[in-house]
Amino acid sequence: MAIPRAAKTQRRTRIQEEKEEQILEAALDVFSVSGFRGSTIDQIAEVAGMSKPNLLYYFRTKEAMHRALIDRVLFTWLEPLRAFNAQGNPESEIRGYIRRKLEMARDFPRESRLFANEVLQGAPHIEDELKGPLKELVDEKAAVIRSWAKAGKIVKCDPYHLIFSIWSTTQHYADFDVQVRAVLGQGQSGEGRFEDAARFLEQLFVDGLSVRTNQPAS
Amino acid sequence: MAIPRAAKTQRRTRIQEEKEEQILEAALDVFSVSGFRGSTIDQIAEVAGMSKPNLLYYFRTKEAMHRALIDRVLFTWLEPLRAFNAQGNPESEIRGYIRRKLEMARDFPRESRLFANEVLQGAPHIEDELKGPLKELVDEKAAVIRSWAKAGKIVKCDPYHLIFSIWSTTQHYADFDVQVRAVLGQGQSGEGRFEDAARFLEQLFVDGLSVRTNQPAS
DNA sequence: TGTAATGTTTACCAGTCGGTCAAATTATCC
DNA sequence: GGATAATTTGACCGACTGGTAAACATTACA
Repeated sequence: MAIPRAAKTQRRTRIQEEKEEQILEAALDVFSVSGFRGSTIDQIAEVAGMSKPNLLYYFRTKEAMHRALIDRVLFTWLEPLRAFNAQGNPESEIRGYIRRKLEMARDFPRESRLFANEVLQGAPHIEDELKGPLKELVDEKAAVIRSWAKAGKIVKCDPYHLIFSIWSTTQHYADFDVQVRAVLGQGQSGEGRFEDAARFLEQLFVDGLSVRTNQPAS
Repeated sequence: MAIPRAAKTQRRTRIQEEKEEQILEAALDVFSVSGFRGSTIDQIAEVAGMSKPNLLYYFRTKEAMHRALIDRVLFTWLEPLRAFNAQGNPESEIRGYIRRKLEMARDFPRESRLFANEVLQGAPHIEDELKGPLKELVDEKAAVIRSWAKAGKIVKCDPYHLIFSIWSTTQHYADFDVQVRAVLGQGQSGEGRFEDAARFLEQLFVDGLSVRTNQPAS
């Protein structure tokens, strides 16, 4: 008599590790394009190269798959913001944060779109994460930015909207990739485009936030 | 014998005008939240307060509804960029563009999300619009911005990425509204939040783009 | 007011959806 | 190698999907 579900076993077998990996990889492919409602288990099963009941052997429901995916991706996704260092130099910290976020948009566009789809559709599955861990992390980093502004190291500005603007400008290149490509044309794609975006954004934020020498902060 | 479909008639009746309006309004509600694949005709019919076959009397297919909606919304959506004036003063033009885009994000969030959903999912229904009218308009305005930079009126920067960054930062407040609200907390919503965002973005872009007096452009 | 055109609804269809079941197959371990 | 647990599959289910047919109701207009 088989144990009802893989999840019930104490130790995960090699096969379980492999298949769950395989499934989540396929699920990321599908969910990131079509969102939760727009995706079907059949699609994911086909991408994963296994039958639907087999897939449902590892994840009981579509929701369970989606949740496992979100949980796995969320931690990594917040890494750049977590790396934001209060002791560091404001200009290089902001520059570094932009670059790391931009690299993630380039290297993990599916992860970005997964969240974008979810938030766009009202975040029905990740509301708790947004109001909990995410908000706490942002609050913490916002305090850092505010202290920099108070100390005259950067111009006075709303730290929350600063963070929003860095999120939106960088993730734009993952989430709206089709549009960006349509507007820029075939000409330059890939690395060239990435460097242009990085140069522009660093210029925008560094110049836009530095204290102007002809209008001293003090 | 009834004429097959309303679309076939030469003159639109009063009822047609009203019902089509009613349907597109409901369709905007639904499509903007769930995207094309994730939305169902039944949902739209319920929101519109009419039976599914009645709805299908005015729009033959789900696709037709979606297309009609996109066509109607696209023109309005590009209005702020079209208003961008080559003869105007660079600073006030950019400031005005940001404010208009932000107003649209506030007043027409559903329209913003409709496009966001569509582009995010690979723009399967609006690829032509992106590569055609949109690209042309952006090319035109990019040329204006480039001429300003050449004339030393603003700092030298990539005009395309400038436009992308204004799009992303402003539309963020419509598309990622749930996240913005979760992070900012209940405290200030509505008008206060809007003014904070406007102040921050105008500061960011105006200071970030102005030619620094201690590093003259010439 | 009559009648033809327009508008609305009920009942229905075939295909797809998320998910179950039991039987068959494969891996594991003594 | 055999018993036992883990894995995989085909057949299937009821609910929902986009869309149709045809009868019925309403409107516009001569």
